Amino acid sequence: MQYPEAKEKFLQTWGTLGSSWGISRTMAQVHALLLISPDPLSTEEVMDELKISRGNANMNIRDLIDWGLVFKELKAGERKEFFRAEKDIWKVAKQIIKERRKREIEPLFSVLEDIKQVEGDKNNKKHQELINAVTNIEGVVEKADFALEKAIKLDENALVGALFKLFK
Amino acid sequence: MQYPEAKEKFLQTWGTLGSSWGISRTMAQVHALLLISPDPLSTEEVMDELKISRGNANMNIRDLIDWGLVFKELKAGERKEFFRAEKDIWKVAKQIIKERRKREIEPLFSVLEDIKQVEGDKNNKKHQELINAVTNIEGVVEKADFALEKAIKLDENALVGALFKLFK
DNA sequence: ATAAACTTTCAATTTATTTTGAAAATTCAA
DNA sequence: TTGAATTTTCAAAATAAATTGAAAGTTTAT
Repeated sequence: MQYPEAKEKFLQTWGTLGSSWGISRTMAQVHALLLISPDPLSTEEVMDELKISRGNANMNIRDLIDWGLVFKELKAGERKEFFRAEKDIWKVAKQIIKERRKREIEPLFSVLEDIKQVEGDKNNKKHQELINAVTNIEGVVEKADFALEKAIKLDENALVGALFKLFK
Repeated sequence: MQYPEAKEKFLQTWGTLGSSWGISRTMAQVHALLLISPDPLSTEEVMDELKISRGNANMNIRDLIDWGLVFKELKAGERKEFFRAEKDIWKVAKQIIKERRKREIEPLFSVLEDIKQVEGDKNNKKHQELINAVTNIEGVVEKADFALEKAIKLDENALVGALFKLFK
């Protein structure tokens, strides 16, 4: 396999992975492209490489910036903006965890707390089962949240080392 | 808030959460419905509750069974099938992790290994950056995979207890 | 064997999501 | 200022994903 095919395969794979985790295929591909670019790319270069429109490229780059995975780069003497991705994959993973925690876990909790306030007959089986489910979910999410919060505070190798000792 | 509204909110919330994690909204809602049902439900009951067609209900129930989250239940004297969901949310979480590991991590590895075999000039910056990205991803995924594998072998409380000691 | 009860399949349709491209807005050098 | 370069927006179009419903398939009681 030569470089162009390998690159294509990588863009494909990252795009597919993204979409099975609720991230749009194109956004994941823009990210993949920046991940393997030695130098920052302009919007035009992203458009050309991925054969996407200007609007699409712009929106996905902005979203990646909002996710904290891509950064704007200034280039001396150039008017246009360039973009580079964080290349340290552990940092990327931590950042994604951090963002998803913020975007999803907090709102989820608030809705679940809300649902638990359901009024009515506490002895009704349906009520009980609903409250039971919501309470259980809160418990698991709370613990997962705790674990992830700790995990992102540790270095990659320290984390794995600690886990290894723990589970040996 | 009365029961019907609380239930609706729960189905909504679980559906939305699912779709932001790459699981179809309806599949997540069928799961949510079974999670809060004191008794197993038939396909008809699922259709009625969620206002979906027979084909849709059938397919999503099958998928949930494939994911190991829902089970077929036989009811004495009844011809039709009933379905119940695993109610222990920690077991649900473990099962989802187990399935995603199997469905995604293994195939991902095999593609990444493939890409690393790219032929050509090892000193070319683009080659290097591609191989670097792929190698780094493999490293992080390998470690996450290890951690998850261990995590699903432990009891919920044991896991959190151990983590707590570890990070105190 | 028959037929009613029930489940599965899948082409056609509907709905949701993504993408485009051109206009509007912004930035900046002269 | 002006206007060229660049970025952003967003309604319309294209594409992808989910859904329907009816026909085909299967199971089971008689």
